[in-house]
Amino acid sequence: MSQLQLTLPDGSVKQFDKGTTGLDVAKSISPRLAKAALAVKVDGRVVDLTAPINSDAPVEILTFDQPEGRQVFWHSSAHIMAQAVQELFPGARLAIGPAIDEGWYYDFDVPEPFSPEDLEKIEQKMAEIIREDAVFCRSERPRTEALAASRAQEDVYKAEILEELEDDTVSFYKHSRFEDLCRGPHLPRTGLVKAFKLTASSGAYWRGDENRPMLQRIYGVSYPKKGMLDEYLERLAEAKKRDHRLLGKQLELFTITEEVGGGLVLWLPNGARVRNEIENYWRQEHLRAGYEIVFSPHIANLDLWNRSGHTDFYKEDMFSPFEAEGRAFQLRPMNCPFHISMYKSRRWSYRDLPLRWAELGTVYRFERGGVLHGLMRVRGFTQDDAHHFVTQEGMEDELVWLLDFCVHILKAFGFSNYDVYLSTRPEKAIGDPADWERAQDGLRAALERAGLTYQVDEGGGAFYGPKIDIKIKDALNRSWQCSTIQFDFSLPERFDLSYIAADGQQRRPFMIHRALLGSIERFFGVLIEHYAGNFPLWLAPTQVRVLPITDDLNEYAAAVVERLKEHDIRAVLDSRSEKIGAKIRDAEMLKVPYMFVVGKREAEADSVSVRRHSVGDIGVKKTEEAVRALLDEIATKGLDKSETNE
RNA sequence: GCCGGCGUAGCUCAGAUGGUAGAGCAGCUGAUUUGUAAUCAGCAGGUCAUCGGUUCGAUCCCGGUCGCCGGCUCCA
Repeated sequence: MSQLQLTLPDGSVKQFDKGTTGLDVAKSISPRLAKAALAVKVDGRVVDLTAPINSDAPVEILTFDQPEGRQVFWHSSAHIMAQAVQELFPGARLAIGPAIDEGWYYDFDVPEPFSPEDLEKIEQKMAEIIREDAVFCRSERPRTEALAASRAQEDVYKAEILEELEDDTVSFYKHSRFEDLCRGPHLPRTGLVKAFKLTASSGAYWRGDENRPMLQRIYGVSYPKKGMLDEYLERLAEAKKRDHRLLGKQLELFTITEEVGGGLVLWLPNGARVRNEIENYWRQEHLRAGYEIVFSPHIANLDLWNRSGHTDFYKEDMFSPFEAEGRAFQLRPMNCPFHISMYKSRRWSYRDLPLRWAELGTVYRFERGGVLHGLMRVRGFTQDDAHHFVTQEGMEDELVWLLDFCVHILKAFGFSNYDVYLSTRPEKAIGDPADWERAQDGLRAALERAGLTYQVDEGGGAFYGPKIDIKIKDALNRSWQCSTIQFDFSLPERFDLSYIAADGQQRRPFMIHRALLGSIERFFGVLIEHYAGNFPLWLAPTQVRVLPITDDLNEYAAAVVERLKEHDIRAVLDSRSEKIGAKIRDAEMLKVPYMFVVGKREAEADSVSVRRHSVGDIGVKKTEEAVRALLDEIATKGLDKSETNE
């Protein structure tokens, strides 16, 4: 029998017989690995553990620790669920059932939506199938044969998938009494699924198209160990506790009322204080960095939006125009046409560029009722927008500079982990494809010079140009898209912008749109969830609560509050006739960072007893010293000195 | 917008086979003067989302509408 040379991830090369399998390889390494093995990656392709390997290749045994291993695990779990559904609901037609980031779903065509009781029954049935420890078997047959069979069974969704596949041969996977069209790979046996839970069910359109039939989707998660499921459920519970809508109510940060309208945010005083801090910092840093801050109105002539192309390319996201004195007006969905109009208010020389104009611009976008979500998805929001007008030669340097500035701002808010994406030309786009290519190359070069690793999102660009998106990771490692840097060669063209170059010729500037925090509303929502409502001192709505032990200390406590206020520290006096325990409890529940407890002893020594939120009593300090410590923490934003870059 | 679930006091939630409702917290008043996560008492607070139907009678059953929640979709 001929031999194979397989390269393991650690670089070592091992000899195997031709036709060996991933499982054999795993066994040869260690029994533990053989037990944990879910699939194997051969030469970059993920295949079944039982698939024969016939040529020399790098191989990697996949377990639940690798993303690809998890995907296989969850996909097999989806098959198990599909079997359970088909056995409990005969006649249920299968659509698709992929693995997703955390778990899987499967879409079914059934006459009635699934009820919570149905899900319980399905879970029980799945447990039976898992106990069978059935083996997953792959088989192949000609596509035409499979298509004829699905048509005969009126298996319309599988038939549609088969029609679109290009291969002559298609694969099926069978376990227990269930078989499904599937590319695979799959787990060796159903018994590997040790813990699972069906987490949700909902309607979902076939192929995400609202003109096609609505199917019923069931979501689930599964794990090779019971403890991992518990951890996952705990993480869900933690996310629920951090929900910005809940904390927004508890901490009286913001409200959204039926009376005012869905997706329109009312910033209550506490939330408004945080917003002010965010905006003050933002303004300060922008001015320091060479931006000018501008203002523009919330509506404009409809003609402006015709010229910018928004009425063609952005219509479904805009509120309908309205009329006054026979002219049509449009509520603004973006700020760019205003900044462009400002640019045209005079002539510019190449010496003036780059121009950096920023605005906290409130825009209004029409979002369908069903998609509104707290602060994360709203109809009116304020972008921390800016437009850079740049010479073509200066473009790349400007992008590199901007990426650096962006990272600096995000860091100040406690975000230093992010994923970077380069989004390219979408189907619906304006402009010459050659310009797109050039712009995409420029962005790519800037990313590389800035030393950022990035992924490419094909077709994810804006209609007017390619873009770089930075998605920050929060404390629960969830991703949020906030920053976006978008290239635009279309608007300068449409509005006939120019500058005078060194040779005296008129040239067309390039334009960059950018938002760093994205929308202040959404960013605030992300901050709330990231910090679980425990804002760092510099952002906290109330920074200190001064708590007198008895009423006769109110006067001293009020004087302490005054001293704090003199230093612009947001301090509040709790002068209620309550026991100190009650005052502390209330301050703790409001997540106020510091409590200054003052009694007779403190009053006599011009001092305060400092208590830190969720930490406890940290001792008595001279008032002067306590104030200085607060000011220091505010100035450094609670970050290490090395991180503040000040 | 579509599918499903939900809508009772400011908040969190009970409630009855259909006979028009309760608790805790918050609020107000009073007493209490307290040393690091809840002092006590009293008062007040509701067209039971809304409109219609069934019924002697609807907050409860049925239907429409609005809103919220979970998805689909889209994105900042």
